[in-house]
Amino acid sequence: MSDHPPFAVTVDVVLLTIRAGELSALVVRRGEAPYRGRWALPGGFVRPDEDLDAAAARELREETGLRHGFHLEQLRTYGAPRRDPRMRTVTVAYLALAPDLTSPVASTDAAEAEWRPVDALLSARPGLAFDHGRILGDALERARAKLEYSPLAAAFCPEEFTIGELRRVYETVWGTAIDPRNFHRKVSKTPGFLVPTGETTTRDGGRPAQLFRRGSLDLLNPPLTRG
Amino acid sequence: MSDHPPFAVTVDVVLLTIRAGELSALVVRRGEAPYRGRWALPGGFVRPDEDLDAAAARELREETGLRHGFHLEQLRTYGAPRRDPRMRTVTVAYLALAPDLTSPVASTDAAEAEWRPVDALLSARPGLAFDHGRILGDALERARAKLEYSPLAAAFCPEEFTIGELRRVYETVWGTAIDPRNFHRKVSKTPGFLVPTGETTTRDGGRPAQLFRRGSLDLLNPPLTRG
DNA sequence: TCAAAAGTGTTAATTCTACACCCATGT
DNA sequence: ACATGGGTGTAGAATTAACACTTTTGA
Repeated sequence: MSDHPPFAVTVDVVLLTIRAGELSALVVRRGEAPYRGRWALPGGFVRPDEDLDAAAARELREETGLRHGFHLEQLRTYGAPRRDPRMRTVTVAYLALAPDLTSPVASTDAAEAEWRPVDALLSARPGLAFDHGRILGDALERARAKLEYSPLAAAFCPEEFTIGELRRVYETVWGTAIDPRNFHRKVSKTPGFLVPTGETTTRDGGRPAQLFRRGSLDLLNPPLTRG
Repeated sequence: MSDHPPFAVTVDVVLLTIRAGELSALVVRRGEAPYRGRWALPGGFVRPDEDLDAAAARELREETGLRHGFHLEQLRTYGAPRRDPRMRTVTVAYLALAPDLTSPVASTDAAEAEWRPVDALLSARPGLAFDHGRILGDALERARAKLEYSPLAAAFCPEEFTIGELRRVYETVWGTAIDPRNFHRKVSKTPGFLVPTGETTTRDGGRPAQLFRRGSLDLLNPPLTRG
């Protein structure tokens, strides 16, 4: 009880978005051993004076330039003794959801980061570096589960979005079809979920659709420090 | 990205049970500074060659003698820079649920461990040592939420239990009254939840009640390593 | 015989689900 | 005009909630 062996502590971020109708994750190509050339989750060491949530937000910012408009939550911590062959490392994994970032892909980090469909990443052989395949699988499971009971899906949408766009998020993440009429009724009747902007758009074709913003009383960017 | 400052990594366990009609947690009295004399969650350092789940199970065993019949899951990881004034420590918190352990309270550990009602622990001033008050609060929230959509409540019951006893678990954890008739129908019609033993008991008074065991296809002791 | 808890039946309110139908735009 | 997606109405199914009522024990 008196020895405290040193560990390296890292954060890894599973950043999910929807691109071209596919649920995709941001991955980086590893340039050095181990797992050289394989895809890995973006992440890095927690700094000496940095909280875990702050470290995850920093990694996300370094890879994408994102400073706000995303959802970030702690997922789970992984610490199997030999998960990193170089040293004893414990990683705190985070789940992040963001809209399709076609504009601000400006990565300040040197590593080449790319979007890949989650399905492809999970089924590819060889898989992701380290235990990142399992982390990605857990993140996918969490994301799917949370859509059911939280207004989280709107985190995948741009600032202003239509109900049809929001529905396509659910359909993409779950891989199922949803009745557009019932979905419309359900979300538009949930108080505080959607805030109408008063504007309309025809970008999805057909009759003009109302534009909404995420409700302010939701779970997006929940207090990172809950006092 | 090339420095990896050393961290101490610990596990802390929130072990909940129901004693005398109150939701209670196992806490230990701290014998040394910091927070000398205050209640803390049982926990300790992760060993150099030990997985996180294994460390949590070991701590639980050392404090209670429990080897099986409990539920154990990772809760969340806490790593604020100055959460332990002695050194930079990251703790992986676990949530454990167990039946009332009147018999096997045999602690192999030296620290004096006691059961305390969760309400009292959360409202007492001064509160728990370190950030353990917040951890306990998060654990309570998780436990309440999981009762809603998982068969977890049975983890608080002894090996054989009646439906009324199971109902009292929900009523204690949530602090609400539940209609006994509807509750009976609901749980007895959920396939795989309860396994009838064929025995009955009158220990709760009134008409004899059927005894059940936890269904085997449930979430208790889920695979600690999910392959 | 009475209190207490187990267990069943019934009904009304509510919530899902499927689908008919109309609306307002671009082409 | 017509295809396309947006949006409303409605009827039946399924689920929930409230509560009357019977059963089987201990005291």
